[in-house]
Amino acid sequence: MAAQTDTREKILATADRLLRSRGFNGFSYQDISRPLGIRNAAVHYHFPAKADLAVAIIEKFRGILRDRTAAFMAGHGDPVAQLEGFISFSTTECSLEHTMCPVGALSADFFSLPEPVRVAGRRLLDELLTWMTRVCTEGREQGRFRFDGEPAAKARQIVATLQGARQLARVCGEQAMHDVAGQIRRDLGLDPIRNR
Amino acid sequence: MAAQTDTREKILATADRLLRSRGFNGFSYQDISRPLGIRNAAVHYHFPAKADLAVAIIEKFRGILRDRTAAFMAGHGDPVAQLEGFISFSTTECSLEHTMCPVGALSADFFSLPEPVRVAGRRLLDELLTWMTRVCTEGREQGRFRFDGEPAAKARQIVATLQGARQLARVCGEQAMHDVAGQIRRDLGLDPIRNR
DNA sequence: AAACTGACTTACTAATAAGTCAGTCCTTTC
DNA sequence: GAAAGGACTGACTTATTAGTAAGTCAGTTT
Repeated sequence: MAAQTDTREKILATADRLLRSRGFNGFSYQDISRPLGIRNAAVHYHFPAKADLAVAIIEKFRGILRDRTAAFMAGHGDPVAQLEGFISFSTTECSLEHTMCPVGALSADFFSLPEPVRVAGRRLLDELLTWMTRVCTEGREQGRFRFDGEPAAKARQIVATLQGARQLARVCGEQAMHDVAGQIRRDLGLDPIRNR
Repeated sequence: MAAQTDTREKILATADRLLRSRGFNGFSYQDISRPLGIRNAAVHYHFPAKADLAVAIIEKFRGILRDRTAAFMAGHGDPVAQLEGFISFSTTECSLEHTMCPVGALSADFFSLPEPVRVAGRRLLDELLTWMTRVCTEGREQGRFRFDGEPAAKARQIVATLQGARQLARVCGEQAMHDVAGQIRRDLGLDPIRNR
């Protein structure tokens, strides 16, 4: 049973890497089964359709994100630390082997995706934006962030920027990611020392 | 001869829309030939491989971009007008029917792309970043833009932000694009009246 | 009039795609 | 030790993929 659950997790991990580095239409069941030494049908056993696989990946990511942001949503977070945590998450963990976050990976293929995948993607993004909006609101209220305009717009901008930077970095090199992260900090009036 | 050239242009236009709305792996030769009422092989006649099609689309876009930025690169451009022009291009023309710019469309699929396509994508992005860096440099020198840090980093950030916003807007609605564009202006100290 | 060219079509291939299903192995439970 | 169920495998199907080879045919050149 341990070994069997293992297979499911291995499939999920492999598909996660593939989806987030090549997009939804850029990998096949074979790309998952072959390196794991299992059959195509085994993947279908755990995830009947490709959409199920994508939804599971998105939901898992949403769980990870939720864990990370829980402290802040519970009201005990320092906005600067939260933002730094998210930037760090975006630039390192979330970017292993040049992968993107699931939203970034799916948004290019978005209009060719099965409906349930689109719904899951929207859910993830909404949750992320809600959280980021709160970080921006409280960050400014507490005098830690400096920006004009609505917190919701600033939040969208930060998320868009990190997503775009992740993709730019795939094309023109990793330094772009760090440059952009530094610039986000500068714009908010934070000390940009972390700019690698 | 006019009608024949027409076919090639129609193929290019159709493929352009498909590539930029569904990604490189999200459309097939059939998706091009069927609506045009021609055969698959006719597409192959004009563009032997799918990579040739993608490269042609990127190069065409690069030409459009070059036309738009030529005045500035020649030294007769107002930085604010140039930036506004690019933002407007990004939010409207370049976004018709929820399409992305080719770099955005390709970056998600990037590591599954044929080498020539990757090279063309890099070329387009480099050119765009070079131009945007100059706009940022001169904009600040002329006291029109307000930002800290290197112009090259600011340029990367602006391009990343617009690309990310375009993709976010596909997932969570067009308003995100306008919110983000407004925020870019505010961060630069520009009057954000154009925020739709 | 003959040869040639550009722009196709018809008819194909080999590979790969997602997905199905009957059967088998292994473990746990009664 | 028999039954049951979860976790697969083997052997498919059907559809689609990018790409090719050979032929057609109107128009242009020689």
